[in-house]
Amino acid sequence: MLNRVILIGRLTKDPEMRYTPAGVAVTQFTLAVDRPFTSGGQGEREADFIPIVTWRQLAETCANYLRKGRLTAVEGRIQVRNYENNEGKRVYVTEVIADNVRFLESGNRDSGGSREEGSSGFSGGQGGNQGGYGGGSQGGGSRSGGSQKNDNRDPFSDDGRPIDISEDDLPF
Amino acid sequence: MLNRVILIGRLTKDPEMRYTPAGVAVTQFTLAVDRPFTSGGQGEREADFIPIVTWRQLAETCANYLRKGRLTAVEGRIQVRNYENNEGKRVYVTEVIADNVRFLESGNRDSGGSREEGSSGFSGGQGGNQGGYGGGSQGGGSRSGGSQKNDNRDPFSDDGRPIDISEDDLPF
Amino acid sequence: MLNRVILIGRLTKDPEMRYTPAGVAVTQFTLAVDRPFTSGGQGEREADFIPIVTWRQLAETCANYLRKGRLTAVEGRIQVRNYENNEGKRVYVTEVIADNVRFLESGNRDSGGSREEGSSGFSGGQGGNQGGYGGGSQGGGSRSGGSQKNDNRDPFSDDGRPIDISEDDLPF
Amino acid sequence: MLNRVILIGRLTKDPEMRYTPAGVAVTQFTLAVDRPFTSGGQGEREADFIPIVTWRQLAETCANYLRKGRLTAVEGRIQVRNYENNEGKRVYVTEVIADNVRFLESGNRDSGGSREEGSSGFSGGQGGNQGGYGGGSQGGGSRSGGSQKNDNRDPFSDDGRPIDISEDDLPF
DNA sequence: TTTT
DNA sequence: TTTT
Repeated sequence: MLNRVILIGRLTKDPEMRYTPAGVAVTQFTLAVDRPFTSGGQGEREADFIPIVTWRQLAETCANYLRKGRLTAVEGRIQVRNYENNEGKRVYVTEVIADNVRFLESGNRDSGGSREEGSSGFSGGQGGNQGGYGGGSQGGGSRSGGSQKNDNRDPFSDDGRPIDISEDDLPF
Repeated sequence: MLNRVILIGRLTKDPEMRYTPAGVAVTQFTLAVDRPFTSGGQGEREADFIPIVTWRQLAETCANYLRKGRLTAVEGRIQVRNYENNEGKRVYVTEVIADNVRFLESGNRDSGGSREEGSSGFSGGQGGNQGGYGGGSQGGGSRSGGSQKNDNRDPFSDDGRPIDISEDDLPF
Repeated sequence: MLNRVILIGRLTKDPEMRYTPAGVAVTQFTLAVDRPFTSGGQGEREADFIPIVTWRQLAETCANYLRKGRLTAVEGRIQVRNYENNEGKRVYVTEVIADNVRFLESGNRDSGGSREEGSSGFSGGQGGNQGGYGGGSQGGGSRSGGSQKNDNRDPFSDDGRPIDISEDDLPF
Repeated sequence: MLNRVILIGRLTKDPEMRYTPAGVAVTQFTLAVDRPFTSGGQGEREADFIPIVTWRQLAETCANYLRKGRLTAVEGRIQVRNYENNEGKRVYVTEVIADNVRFLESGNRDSGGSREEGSSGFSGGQGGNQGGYGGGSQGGGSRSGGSQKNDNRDPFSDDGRPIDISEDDLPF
């Protein structure tokens, strides 16, 4: 009926982009979101590590501009998939399917030489001291593809089986 | 950068639908949302009365299915318009531009004879024991029009001035 | 940094309440949330089944007033726990820790005789034709306990190990 | 029933803190939130200017650490106040009462010498490459005061009338 | 101007 | 009255 999630956190690693057999871009990353309280006796702050999935144009933008450690806002919905693993046991996977991603930090902090930034490919434009735009489906006509009928499978399941999406299944 | 509102409340009156000169449907209603606490000494609960605006297909669905008193969930963004009134003073208007509306109560409570239901026209389908659907842009390809470039004017300003929206301004 | 979830859906079963060894009430239920689109060829609508956890006073209210099938709004945060299962494999559990629950349907639909309503115990007050209140921490001083330092364990792990929460760990 | 707002934007000015006669801190600022689309012909991006109000401890933290231009996340609820102005006309004021504020940018960008930063006093700790914390009532026991019974008056109405809050009205 |  |  209604399913809305908003998160702000940092990428635990660089995002990973793949393509489905039908050529649809899908990017996955994990957001570390600090909990709003400290636990245990010595006040260490814990975090939740929440897997994010984006599709199509937004996936490509995320792959291009997001990097490990970047502060990022994500808007989307919770999705629970389940599949049978190789021992015949049903496994549940919970992910946030994002339809709006905001880059709260740009890539050009000081210099571009940071070895942690990896093969960035980031080249300003929406960086600098302005919060960058990662697309998003709130606005007008952009079909962001965050909530498509094919987003219920695991694009990262390297289990040998091909992903059986035909062109007909795709919403464009 | 990010602007997300989620409300659950009850309509204070039946919704009002109009059309812009260009033929775009726009519906307005007010949601009474009880505050999460009681105030004053005798524990009376107050409410906020929040104006909602919907556009296009969603506007028509809301006009058809929503009625005074109905419990309703709204998702959207806050918008602040301002205009100069007839005394030359700037007036600020804050509204929630909805892109997703959920009908949490159907029209067919017991009988259809309730005099408070007005000229309902509602006839089940999404009522009953299922929360109804009011459209919404979260899902796939529906361009809900909740966030269009023309939603910054007051479709209800009956001040004599014609609404100057040309066809070119409209996002479809 | 920021972690906010809002869901509207229906309970898949009656809620289950337990107490931790320290006497803290904790209630678990699953919300079926219809997806905003249809999938497959024949347009069947799928749902996500999202586990919800509530603590303390809110847990007791939920156990008392929620029942299978009821339309319910939940506000909270995503939490990802992980533990090692009996085969030494790390298992990840994702839940929504609710700090605000709204009962969008009361128990007294027509008669009280519905066999599906179970041993309800619900007796109006916040029911009827008003959306009921399930507590919630937005408002004033109520310490809802939805986000406590002990909410990172599985209160339903019936794995023989006692839950090792000492009174000192509890936030009250 | 449910009233939740999440915003990310930039302060249009330094925040302003006052105290009620009863000594309660209240801070006001305006967030400029870019719209998710461009309007007009030449693609200029507009913004909504949304007034934010915070109370008590959160008010003091905001006054200390927020400055004009800073990227900031705000969580809260929409509140609509109304009062009669000096011409006897009823005026409606819509604000977001924040109960959680996240500082997405610290004050120590490069040097501390920026004249626009004002008399900051902010000196890292939660700045740098970590998103800072502005309190927030999501977590455990902190009574943030964002949603108190006295938040329905305008702490900034310099209209000569004293604010009539007695100590008894205050929630602490 | 307000809903239940 | 507005931020970047």
